[in-house]
Amino acid sequence: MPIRVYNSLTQKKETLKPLKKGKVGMYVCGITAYDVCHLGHARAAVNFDVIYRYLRQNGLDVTYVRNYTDIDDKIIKRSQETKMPWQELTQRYIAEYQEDMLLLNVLTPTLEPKATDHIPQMVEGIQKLIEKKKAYEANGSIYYSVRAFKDYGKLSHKNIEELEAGSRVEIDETKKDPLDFALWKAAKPGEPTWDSPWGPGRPGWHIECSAMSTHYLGMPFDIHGGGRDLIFPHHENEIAQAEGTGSKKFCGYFLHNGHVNINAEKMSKSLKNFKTIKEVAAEHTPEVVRFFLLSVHYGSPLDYTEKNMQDAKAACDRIYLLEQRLETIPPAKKAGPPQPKGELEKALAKSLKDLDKKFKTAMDDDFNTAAALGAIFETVRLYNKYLDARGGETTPFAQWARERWEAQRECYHQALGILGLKSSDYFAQWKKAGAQTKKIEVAWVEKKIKEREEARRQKDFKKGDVIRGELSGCGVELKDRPDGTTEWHFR
RNA sequence: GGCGCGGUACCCAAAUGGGAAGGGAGCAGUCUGCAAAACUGCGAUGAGCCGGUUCGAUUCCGGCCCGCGCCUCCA
Repeated sequence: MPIRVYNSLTQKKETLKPLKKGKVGMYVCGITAYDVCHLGHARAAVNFDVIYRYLRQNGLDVTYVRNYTDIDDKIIKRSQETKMPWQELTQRYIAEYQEDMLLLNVLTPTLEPKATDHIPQMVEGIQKLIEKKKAYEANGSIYYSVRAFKDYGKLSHKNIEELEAGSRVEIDETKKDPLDFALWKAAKPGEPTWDSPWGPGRPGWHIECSAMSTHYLGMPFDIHGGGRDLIFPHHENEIAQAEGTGSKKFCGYFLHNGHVNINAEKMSKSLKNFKTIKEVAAEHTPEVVRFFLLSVHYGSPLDYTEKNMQDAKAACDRIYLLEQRLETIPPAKKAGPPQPKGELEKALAKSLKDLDKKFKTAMDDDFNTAAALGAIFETVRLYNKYLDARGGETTPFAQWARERWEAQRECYHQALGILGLKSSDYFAQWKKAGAQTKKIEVAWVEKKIKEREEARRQKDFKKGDVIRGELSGCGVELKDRPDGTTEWHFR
């Protein structure tokens, strides 16, 4: 089954055809390392992580490059404000980002190049553009001559005349045309600089990505990704830079993820309406954060609200609660044949069988994680239904079904990066998070539960219920098991 | 103003030219000492509005309204 992707370049869903059989080159714009990252950055990282994972699961040899921008205006500004050398600043936030990625179970890309390690490649690229009359020098800076590139606007589907008409670009006298953008910025006092044929200076923002992507992946390469907000001007300019030097195509498929909104507005640093990855993960657990990010198609906007996070938790709980039930079924010594008997077993066996197909169909269709999760829940319901009816006894079918489910779950885990925890670990994450946000000691809860158990043993149900009420008021939910023990979790 | 994306039940959210998955919330029930969880049942005769194409449209086309994003740094 072919994988189809929505290509921003053509604005259509297309079959993904790798340039080299069995291999995919993918470049995704990473972060500018000058501050901590928020949920919006997490979304981009997680979405492309899923794409990376899924392509690999389909046997493709993916070279995944995700860069770090470690020199730009914001970095310089922040460095001056904080009196921290820019190298130290960027190193610090790259490290923070890597912690965030680890937290969210994002795989490390094949390569994570930094802009400042590729100045020669950028200089070389700029030189070529000058040779091709696509760029010019002005006061030690080099600008791209946008009008010299006839395909300018083909990604963002803008045309130059209209851009100019509605231009909000501030007039810069050194540029020949307001639309032109800097490839190389002449040194200013106190700023980090590199030598170049045009004197000391530093690269513009866009050149690093076309330089690094083509350096590592060649030209053309298969997939270029990033947030929607990068379509213009960043990716548009990358195309101009890469394709301006010749007739070769830059990249076949541009994939863009939607933004994370908060109160129906884009989450962003400048609006100060962001939640950092660490904040959200501490409050809602990394697993649920990731689940939340995958509960919607990657191209659509996603609203961060307390309600939506709770819904995501409830949904995610549902899967881990099933897991908890299944853990009581002893694993089979040998993987016997299913031999389903009765309607429920047959229905479950069929559902398990169909699920792989449904999952694949959903994922093949532009990585539709929302639909894939939907399919999983259909099976979860049938599984619970079967378990309710089964009684406690261990049958070969129950063991077969468990093994089958675990194997499938592992496959979905590989692709999505969620649903891979032991249920006890998942709920332990919640106890930790709940204890923090609700300011309740886990030990205190457990002491209360012991008191209640004692009361119940003495048939003092009234006292037991009082304790439960007390705990419930603190957001602690109890679940009495048949064996007399009590499981608990934060609501 | 230009370009792009979207408007599906109380909320979130998929698919689809033949009449709408899934999750949450709600109500009723089964189970449980009581709960919780789970399960069962109920819930859009209609998909922003209006036209058109079609035997048939939520799905295609056109218009309108509304929201969001980009056009300046941005995942």
